[in-house]
Amino acid sequence: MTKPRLRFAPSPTGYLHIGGVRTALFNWLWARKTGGTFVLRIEDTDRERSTDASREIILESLRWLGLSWDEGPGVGGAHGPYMQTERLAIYKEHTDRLIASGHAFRCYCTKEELDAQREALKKRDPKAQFKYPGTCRDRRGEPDERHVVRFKAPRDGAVTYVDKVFGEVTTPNVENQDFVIMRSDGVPLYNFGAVVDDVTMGITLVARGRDHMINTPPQILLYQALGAPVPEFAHLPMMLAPNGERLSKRHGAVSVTEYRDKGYAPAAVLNYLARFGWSFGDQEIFSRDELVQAFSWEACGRGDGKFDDKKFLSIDHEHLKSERLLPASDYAESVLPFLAQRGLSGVTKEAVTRALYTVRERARTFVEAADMLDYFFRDAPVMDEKAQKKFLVKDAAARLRGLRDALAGADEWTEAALEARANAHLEAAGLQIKDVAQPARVALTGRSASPGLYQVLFVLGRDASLARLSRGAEIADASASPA
RNA sequence: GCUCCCGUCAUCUAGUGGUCAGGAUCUCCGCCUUUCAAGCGGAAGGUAUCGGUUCGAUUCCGAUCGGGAGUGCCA
Repeated sequence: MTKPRLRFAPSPTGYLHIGGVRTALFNWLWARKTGGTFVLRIEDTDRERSTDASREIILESLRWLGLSWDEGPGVGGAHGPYMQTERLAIYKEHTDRLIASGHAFRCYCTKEELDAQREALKKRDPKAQFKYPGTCRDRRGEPDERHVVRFKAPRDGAVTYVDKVFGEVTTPNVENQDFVIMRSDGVPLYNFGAVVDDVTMGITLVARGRDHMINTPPQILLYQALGAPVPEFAHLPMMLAPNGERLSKRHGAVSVTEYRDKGYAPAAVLNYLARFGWSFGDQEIFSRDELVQAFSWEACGRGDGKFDDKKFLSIDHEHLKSERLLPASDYAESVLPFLAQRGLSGVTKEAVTRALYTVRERARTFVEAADMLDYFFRDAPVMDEKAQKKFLVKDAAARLRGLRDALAGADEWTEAALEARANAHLEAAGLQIKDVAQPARVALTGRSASPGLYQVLFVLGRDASLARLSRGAEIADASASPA
């Protein structure tokens, strides 16, 4: 069996949509699993909306996710160019072939004429479906006047194909229209450009969203007319917004870059997207490699689904918790930019790595991690006003000083030693841990919620810890007396 | 209207002609605990409806209802 060739073919008309990522992912997974080739092609034939900037955003997003392409922009390949607007000569050639073989014809009807007819019909019968009347279909002369090229679509028979996800699909040809394949300016339309590219790029499996399922029969007709082998098809169920509508910016974050900025781990993004419309028994959490291993088209579902932000978040949390899925070193690296955003740009990766274990179970995103790590890297913690008011009160001062003095005498600054030291002191002083824990926590971290006290003390180190306890005591002294 | 596609807890899903219909997220309760998490234990929650086939249907078939895609010189 020859190795499959798959492709992802986004239009550079905006950011990379999360649904697009899922399509790219499934193609990529199959290519990687089978040792096949993953081609990236840019479908920029909509010149009104396509921009270089959005093409770059798409490439950057795919790189961030680790969805590497074997052929395409930036890496080249034997089937280039990989931008449709650079392939115009190829489409022209194929158009000529179709005309020569009688599968296509020049049509001189103007858009205005056709629109007028469409409108007129709508007026007469609002429910009727307008169809190109075939004006130029059997025309004899083909002058070099402005024209489009239409496909001479068969009206009898049917197109049947076996979808790798949906199974056998049959569509009768009776309703076919002689659809336009080439605009009057020589730029191909989607169905034609995609087919010509897939043929000339040797694509063997076309996997895309279910919204393209409607395009498959006419495309198969095109393959046949071109005398090209018809590839396999796999359609993926739609990912809809929570309310069942098409997922768009109206429903919150839908571009990958937004999730990157929210501090999601790329592998977690892939994990969530993979489990959407695909399953592997009861397993929910996968590394990138595990996805490659486990993926199959047979295990893809057919029903559309609704995007769930909560579940997405929890998948990200699972990844951040797991050393296996996200080694501390990579984690630390990823948190750095988010610390920098908080004005903590001098922090080293090593320092973050040392402190990381304190937030590992808690942070759901890198943004949260940066927030939870924040106080380790400041000279003094940023005091939460409410926490300070509640816990750094008058009678906390003495307790903080007592704890400070007890800890100051510790021979070694380890969690166990500190805990033992503190316990001994508390017992001697007739206090309970709860009497000092919250004031100490606020003094050390500026917050009422934090990792375990001894973890915080340990990571902070002796000098910083003692200084913060002292400072906390001063703040407590200065606090207004309880009314 | 027509063509095509879909329908298991709120959500993502597993599964089977006979199961207590399983897991995960969310929610709720409890345990643990110096806080917040994490962890552990428990609860609630589903086969869209109606017919048929069958000894037996969530599973097979049909209809209905519901949802989606398209009906462009957009992709």
